[in-house]
Amino acid sequence: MTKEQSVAGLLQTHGQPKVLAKQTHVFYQGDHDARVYFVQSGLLKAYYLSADGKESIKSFIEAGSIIGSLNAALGQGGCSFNLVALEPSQLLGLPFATLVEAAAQSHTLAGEVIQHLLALAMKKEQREYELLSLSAEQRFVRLRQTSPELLKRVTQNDIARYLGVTPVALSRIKKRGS
Amino acid sequence: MTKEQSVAGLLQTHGQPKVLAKQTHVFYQGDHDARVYFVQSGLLKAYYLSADGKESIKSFIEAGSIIGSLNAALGQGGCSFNLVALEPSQLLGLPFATLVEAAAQSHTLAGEVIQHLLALAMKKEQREYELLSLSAEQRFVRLRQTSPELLKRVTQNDIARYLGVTPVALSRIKKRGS
DNA sequence: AGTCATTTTTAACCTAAGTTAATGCACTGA
DNA sequence: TCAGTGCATTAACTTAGGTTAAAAATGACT
Repeated sequence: MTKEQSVAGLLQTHGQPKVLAKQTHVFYQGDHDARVYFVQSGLLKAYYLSADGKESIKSFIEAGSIIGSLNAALGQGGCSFNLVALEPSQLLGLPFATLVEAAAQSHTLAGEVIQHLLALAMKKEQREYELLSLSAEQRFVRLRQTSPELLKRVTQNDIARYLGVTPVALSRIKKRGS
Repeated sequence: MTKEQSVAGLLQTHGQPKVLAKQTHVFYQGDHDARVYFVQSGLLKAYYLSADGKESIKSFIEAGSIIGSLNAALGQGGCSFNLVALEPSQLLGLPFATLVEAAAQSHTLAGEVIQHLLALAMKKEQREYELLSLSAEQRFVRLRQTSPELLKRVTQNDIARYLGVTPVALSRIKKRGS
C-alpha cells in the first residue's frame, strides 16, 4: 500500500464510491459494517429504533462529514444505529482498518485522525450538554440559531425526534414561542 | 525532550502531582486550564452551572481515568465545566500541548492517543443515546446495573443531577420502582 | 448524648410533554 | 382530476417531572 499522507488522499485512492437514492439505507442497526463513510454530497440521518418502535435521531450528516458506527468499526458488535439518505447522496466508503493501518504508517495522517476525533468528541460533548441541561424549547431555539438551513431541508417530524420530543410537542413549542 | 513511548510514561516523567481534599476544585467554568489530568485515586465530578444556578453533572471521574476540558485544551476558550473532588484525590496534570507534541514524535504514543479518543467518543455516544432515547427511570435502572458501586459513593442529589432530573424526581422514581 | 448541617422523603400544586385521534394541507402518481 | 400518502396542527386527556416547602432521616463533630 502506498503511504497516504492525508485522509482526503486515502479516500481518493481507496474509497469505494456509493450512490444513494433518497430513503436508501447505508446500514441498519445490528449490521456489521466496519467502514467509515465520507459524505461528498447529499444529506443523511443516523437514528436509533427502540424495541417498541420509537425513533430517536442521533444526528444529521451533511456534505463534508465523516460517519460510521464506532461500535462496529472497533469490532465490539454490530452498528448501534441506522443510517439512511434523506436526499440523494454520494459517499466514499473506506474500511476502518485501512484507516488505522494507514495512520500507523504516517505521522501526518495520524495527526489528522487525532484532530478529527477531537472535533468529534467536542461535538458530542456539546450535544450531551444540550440534552442534559436544556429544555426541549431551549434546544429548539439553539438549533434554529445554529442551523437555520437544516430546518428547511428536514421535516418537522425529524427535527422533533432529533430534539428528543414528539412531533406534537414540537408543534406546541413553535406555537408558544411565536 | 525524551521520546516517551506511552501515555503512562509521559505522565510519570512530566506529570505534575496534585493532591486534592474533598470539595476542592481543579478548575472552574471559564478558567483557561489547558491540561489533561490523570486520576490516580479518589473520585471527582465534572458539572455545568447554568446562569440561573442549576447544576447538571456531566460525569463522575474514577481512578484510572483521564479528564480535562477539550474546549480549553484546543484553545477555543475557557473550560466549559467545573471539576471538583468528591473524595480526597490524587491527580497528575500534563499540559495538553505536551501530549500533542509527544504524540507527533512517537507512533506508538499517537496510536495510544487515538485509542483513548475512540474510547471517549464511544462513551459519549452511549450517554448521548441514553439522554436522547431513554426516560429518567430507564436511565436510573441502567446506572444501577452498570455502576452499583458508584451509587454508594455519591449522594442521591448528585445521581439525580447526573440523570438530568431533580433530587425530588429521583426519590419518586425509586419509590415507584420498588 | 445532643446539636448542627446535609440528605432524603413526602405532599400539594403546576407545567411540559406523551398519547390518541381527528382535521386540514400539500405533494405525488395513476 | 381524484385518490392516496405523509406531514403539520389542534384538541382532550394522561402522565412524568418541576417547584416549593415541610418533615423525617442520616451523619458528623464536640
